Amino acid sequence: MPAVPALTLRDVADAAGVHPATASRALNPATRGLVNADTARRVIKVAEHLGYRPNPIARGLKTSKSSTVGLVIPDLTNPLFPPIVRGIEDVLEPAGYSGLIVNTDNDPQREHAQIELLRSRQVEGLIVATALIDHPLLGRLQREGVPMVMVNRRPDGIDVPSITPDDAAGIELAVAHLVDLGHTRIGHLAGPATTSTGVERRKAFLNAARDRGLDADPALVITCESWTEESGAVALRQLLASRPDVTAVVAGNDLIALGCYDVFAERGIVCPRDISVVGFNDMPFLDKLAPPLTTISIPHQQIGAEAARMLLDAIAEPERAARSVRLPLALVVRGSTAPPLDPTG
Amino acid sequence: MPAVPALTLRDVADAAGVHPATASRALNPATRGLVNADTARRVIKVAEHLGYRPNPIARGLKTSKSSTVGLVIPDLTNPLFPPIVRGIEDVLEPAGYSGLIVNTDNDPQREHAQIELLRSRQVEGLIVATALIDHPLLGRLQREGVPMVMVNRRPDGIDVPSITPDDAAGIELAVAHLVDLGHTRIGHLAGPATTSTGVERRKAFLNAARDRGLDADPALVITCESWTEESGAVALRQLLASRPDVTAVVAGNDLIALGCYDVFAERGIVCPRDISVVGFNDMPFLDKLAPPLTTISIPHQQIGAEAARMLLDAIAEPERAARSVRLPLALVVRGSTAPPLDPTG
DNA sequence: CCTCGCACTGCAATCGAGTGCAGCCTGACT
DNA sequence: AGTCAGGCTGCACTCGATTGCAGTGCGAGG
Repeated sequence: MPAVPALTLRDVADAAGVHPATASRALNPATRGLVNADTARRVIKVAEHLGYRPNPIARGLKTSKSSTVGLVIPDLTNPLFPPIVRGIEDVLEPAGYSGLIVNTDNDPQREHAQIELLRSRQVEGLIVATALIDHPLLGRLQREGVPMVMVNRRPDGIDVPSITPDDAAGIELAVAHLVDLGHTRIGHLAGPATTSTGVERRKAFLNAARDRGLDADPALVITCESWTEESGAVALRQLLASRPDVTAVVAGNDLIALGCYDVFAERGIVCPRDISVVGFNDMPFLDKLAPPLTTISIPHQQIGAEAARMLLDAIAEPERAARSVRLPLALVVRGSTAPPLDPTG
Repeated sequence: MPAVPALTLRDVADAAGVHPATASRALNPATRGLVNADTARRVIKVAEHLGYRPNPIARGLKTSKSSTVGLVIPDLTNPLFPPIVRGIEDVLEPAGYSGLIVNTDNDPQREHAQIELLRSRQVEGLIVATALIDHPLLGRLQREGVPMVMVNRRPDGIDVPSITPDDAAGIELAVAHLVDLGHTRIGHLAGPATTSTGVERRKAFLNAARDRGLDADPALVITCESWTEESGAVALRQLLASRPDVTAVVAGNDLIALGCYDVFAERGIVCPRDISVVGFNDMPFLDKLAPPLTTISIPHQQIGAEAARMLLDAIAEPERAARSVRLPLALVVRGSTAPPLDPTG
């Protein structure tokens, strides 16, 4: 979209009475030392005055840097992601980078295509938020030396930096809360087994239940098809079918918990009187639900920001060892949890 | 992120035994006619076989086309935008375009900087979703011939294509619904006067109220500082202070309606028994609220898709006249509206 | 007074693809 | 046989910024 004269380095150089090469050096902090301080100052002043903005395309061609990173997420429409993306953009921008977002819909085919697309756009690195466990593609990229960091999931097998919430601690918090309330028959609606968060939380639930000597009936944990309300609803129906005596459920995430609300409505179950529910993620507006959902809160924006910072580091120093961080979580008690009707459990 | 050999046009040309220029022409459908059909086929085959992907940076440098468009939105975190963005991306992608998202936080300063940034990244067009009315910048861009389309707002003064929900019809729907229920003292919590949607909906409310002979006390319409829950809450408190007898309120959008919920909670007002509320936008999960919010539903994703299509058109044929579309809305009746306690109004 | 070194600046090539123009070759027509 | 047209192909330059290398000029030291 030219239309505007489209200022080039040459224009600045002419205006400052120097050669474009000199102007380039003067404008670039890294090479500024090579040019006379007065000249540099003059060039910079002229550049500012003219409102010169280097053309990143041209620069990218020569340096093969695009100042762009790829953001691979399942679906922007999932309320989990916007805050993360926002966190990412907020640190990318001051660093002169931009993020290219692609949605994979959790479809490996599509994901592959999208990542290819990003690569062909010369992104310098990838922030990957898809949660699929089996990931030959990522392994390959990793081996090819593509800088990347994962958010929200811990890849196994490959040594990639990741930023994840401390799932185990979160589930622990949820279970502890329910136990404190007096529950002993607690169900778990786990996320899909194809996602790392799904299996990690499931495992954490099992551990927590064992540690506290809760009812360990395998029928108490149901695995959902996907991270959606619908799946949550069918999972809860299934749970209720085999164990109508559950008094509380730990949902794999908030969406699944929302599915429970639907089942409550259709069966006249009163939450939290009849059954308590705790979610995971603390997506927006949960406090406006009926009842307000007790959940585990995740510092989404912070996760995004941290991920972006790590990616920039990795781009700057590709050699540095992968470092992974787990962010602490917090239990947010709202209205969907209460002591069980029958305190004997 | 090379790491991979990074195939160039030259490699393909060498492998096919032709000059890079010929390879370029063979690969480009538009110029393919200039080269012998057999040669073209051969080049194409070699390119595929090698897995050649043209470098968009280099191409962009020469053609000054980046295959990129800018998406200017206030805040991705606002649930209104993700579906729109998704709709946009879904049409951009098959067309070989990508979207660069920037958040302005409704700050003109920041918006200016962000748009400059987009321009320096050579975006070919802009989809602007910020709702500020006063917009010298957009006018200038328009004059400079930057293709753009606005979503969710009708710019006044400048002749830019736009995709907007039919605000007036939506408000009309809301008011009609409340009147049918028997309300006569209906308040309006308008969006900020600096936004076109704010003033349009306000005007529409006034018209609808007049047409139906409702109480036209100016105290019944309050203008919010911003499109947020907090502002909605303060506006409602203000409304209640001067007109404690209102039985229903039309909120400028869902967030403002949510702010009303907070005031209800703090004052023990029961919705919809004491006061009915209708929102605007139908953001996700409204059906899970207590009570589920009656609102006006907008085809977000469709808006995004339509906007992207129009922008692509505008890029392809800059001369074509600006065309604007208003998308129809629907009233979604849920639990936050009911007949007034005192049916005499 | 000459030479050497250093600080600075300019030249020209480069990144990868696109494109106007010139030139080649072949086939057809006179 | 000679000429011309037209179809293909290749050359070389361009886009805008970066960068290795070759100067230039100045001051200092011999």
